[in-house]
Amino acid sequence: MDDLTALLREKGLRSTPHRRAVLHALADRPHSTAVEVAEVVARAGAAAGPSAVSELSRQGLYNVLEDLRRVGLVRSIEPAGSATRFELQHGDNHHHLVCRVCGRVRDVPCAVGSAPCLEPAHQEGFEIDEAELVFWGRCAECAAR
Amino acid sequence: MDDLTALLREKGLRSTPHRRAVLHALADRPHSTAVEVAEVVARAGAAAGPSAVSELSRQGLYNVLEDLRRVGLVRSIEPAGSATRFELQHGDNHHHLVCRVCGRVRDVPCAVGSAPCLEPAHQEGFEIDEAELVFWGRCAECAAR
DNA sequence: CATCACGATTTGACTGTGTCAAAAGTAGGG
DNA sequence: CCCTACTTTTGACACAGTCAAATCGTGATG
Repeated sequence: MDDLTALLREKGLRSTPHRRAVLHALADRPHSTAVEVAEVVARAGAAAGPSAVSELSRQGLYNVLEDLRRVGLVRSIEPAGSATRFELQHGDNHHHLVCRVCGRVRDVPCAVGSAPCLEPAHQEGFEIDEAELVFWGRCAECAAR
Repeated sequence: MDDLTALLREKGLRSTPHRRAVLHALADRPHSTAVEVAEVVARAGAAAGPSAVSELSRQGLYNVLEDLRRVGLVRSIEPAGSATRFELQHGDNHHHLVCRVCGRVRDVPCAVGSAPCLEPAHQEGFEIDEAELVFWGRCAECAAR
């Protein structure tokens, strides 16, 4: 029983090849869209030989991603103009930089402590439980051109 | 030549019934989706009599919204899980509260000055030009239930 | 006031992204 | 080893938005 199997069982999920493959894919390529996760999984499967996971259905992929998100192993973000992107959920509270040109997403640590932007904690009865912060601009490569 | 006509011409856009109707609709109902804008425009047209703007094509609606956005009269936001929402662009720098239950969006003034969250101005060459902040939680009505 | 060029709008097909429901397959406790 | 509940597949479908080409209308000009 390897690490990922233990992790999944801890969270009350069965350890299946697809779930392990998706976790591997997200470790390898954070901020992937569902389609990109499928591609990474397919490539990894092909590289590992014909007996490995080579493809998973679209519905299966969304099921896996939703299951992993629900138990807190995966986090999803939806930058404007992009499909939903997924990343492994570590304990940290970080935000995202999105390049307007190439669309790439980078993590940026939360500068002001652990829950920085949660200041307006109660706005006229509104109960805030999360502050989502996205920085827009140009990445170094795209700015150079 | 009324106010809206003057406003549109200032921005280099022709003044058309559809564009004026969309601006009216967004003044009346901020944070509307494209479908909701179409509904408000249709209702306003019906109320004003058969000679008024009663409907505009889907493509026409998206064209109008994009044109208005491009010249800075309209701003769009895309909360996760929702279609794109539109609001009139005033000079202020405000953020949004989104209710997880009913999906309604409310404005919240930027608490920390004029460009508060733009702190990590240069992250390893990344040029930030905008910080987008969304607060998630429950609105007063949904929290009461 | 009439004309007309270019910007605005409609039309209809199409794409990407994600969801629903039901059938089939498989992990893992007993 | 077997059974049951959890996973996955299959195929149809829905929604939000886009593309391209034809038509229409605003408003500048004569």
